[in-house]
Amino acid sequence: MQIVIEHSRKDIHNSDIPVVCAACEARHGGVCGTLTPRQLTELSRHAARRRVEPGGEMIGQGEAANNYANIIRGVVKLSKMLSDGRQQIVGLQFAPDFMGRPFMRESALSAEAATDTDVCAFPRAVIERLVAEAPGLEHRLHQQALKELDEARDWMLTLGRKTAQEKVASFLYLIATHVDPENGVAKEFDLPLSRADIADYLGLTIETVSRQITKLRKEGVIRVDNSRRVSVPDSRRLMRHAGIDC
Amino acid sequence: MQIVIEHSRKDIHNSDIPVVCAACEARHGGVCGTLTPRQLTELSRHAARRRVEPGGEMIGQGEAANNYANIIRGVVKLSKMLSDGRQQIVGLQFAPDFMGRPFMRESALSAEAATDTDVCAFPRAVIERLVAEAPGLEHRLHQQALKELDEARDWMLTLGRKTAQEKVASFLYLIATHVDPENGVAKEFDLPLSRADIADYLGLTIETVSRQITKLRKEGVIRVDNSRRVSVPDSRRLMRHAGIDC
DNA sequence: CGCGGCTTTTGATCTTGATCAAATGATCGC
DNA sequence: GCGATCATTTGATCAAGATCAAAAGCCGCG
Repeated sequence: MQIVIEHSRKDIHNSDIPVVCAACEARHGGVCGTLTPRQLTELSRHAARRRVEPGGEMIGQGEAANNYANIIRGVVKLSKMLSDGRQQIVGLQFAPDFMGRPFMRESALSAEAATDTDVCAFPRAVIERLVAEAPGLEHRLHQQALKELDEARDWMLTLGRKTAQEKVASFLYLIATHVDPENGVAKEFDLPLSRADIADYLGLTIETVSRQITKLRKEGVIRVDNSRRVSVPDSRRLMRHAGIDC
Repeated sequence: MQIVIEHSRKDIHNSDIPVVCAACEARHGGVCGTLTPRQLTELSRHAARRRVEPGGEMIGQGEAANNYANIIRGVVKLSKMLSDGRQQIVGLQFAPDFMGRPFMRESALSAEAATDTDVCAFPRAVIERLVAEAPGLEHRLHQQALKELDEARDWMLTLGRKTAQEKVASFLYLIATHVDPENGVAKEFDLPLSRADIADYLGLTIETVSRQITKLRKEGVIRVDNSRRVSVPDSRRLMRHAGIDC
């Protein structure tokens, strides 16, 4: 009994938590939040911080996925490719999302950094061992899978039924709501994706994306400082252009 | 100790399993497979078989989702709608899939029977109670969520980057591989969806779907006996038309 | 500064799939 | 079996977005 109390006190004072973790931005948001100090130590012993440059491939389609990771900073594109090179981005992961595929040996997607990205990576065996002993961890992973499923289905509606204009507005709205998720819709932000990436996310061509951005700018829905920096004076108006009822 | 042995013997002989469950086609495939006889009894006391006709709405977009269900027979469409009526089917569920959204009070989708469908429905409170006590159950639900996520992402590639021809071929291939999942690709089958539904699944119009089916028929990739019944002499050829490398 | 290699924008034209319209085919009640 | 109704196919035209082409910006670097 005394040991239990001792443990919980240590948890509160963080004295048992590995130094790297105590300072980690994803400490509470990622998978780590549900772990005990003991488990966190176990995980951190096999974990490694890595920095990835924009365009850096983290895992290729069809490759063995032996690593899992928490995104500490940056945006990662998940994409699928047809044999003739046509590409579709099927998901964007923002910090502090967890990346990786529990209980599956090979990836059907490729993951590539869109921006400068920091991840905390660890081998699949470790996370699977922890899942077996920590009941809350699988719940956390399950919740993230459901969140990603919702996002994927929202995007299917965008891909299948929206016009080019609505698609581009939907993308801008998505970014505005994700750059700083705590603070609602950002008024001004940098696009983490190039025009080519945006096109691959929206199922359009670069030219169409560019034209629609120009159109939104001319209509005063957005302001474009340079090709990456965008401001949104009225997020409601952007939503309406995105076909989102508000 | 004796009690445990007694229980496992009863399980083997099914004597503790509710009559409805013992005869249930989804007994092993759905959520039920991981439950103990005791839990199965608990679940079945609150469960009700329901038959739903094609077009019957099971849960509307934005409604409270107070029921969960196993699909015993049939195909269910999950769809999303824009405020102006444009619709996108974002998933098809085949028996013995589990339907419902753990830990979320309201549905962002509507679920509607595509064919004659039998479900075994039970209140959300019961399943959530069982999840808390049966560790294997959440794992099963997690696996299904990941499977649906994979399917959603595959379909995003189809929606965003494939031609109308490839989309229709992809749909036919999907159905061929799902009508009788045990036996690989079916050579002949009934389409569970109308042309309008297929269009809503593929992000196309009814007319385009019809024209592409006609085209595939004229090219000898498929045979069409009546509008619902299709045969596929060479599944590899269908795959190639679907843009799937094989 | 000015050059070479990028990404992005803009322009002209073409193609795919949408739209509008009508004919054909299936199904059901009577 | 016979209309009525609904689903599907087929046809003619249109338009959104793709494609092809070139110009304009935007660096980093000598």
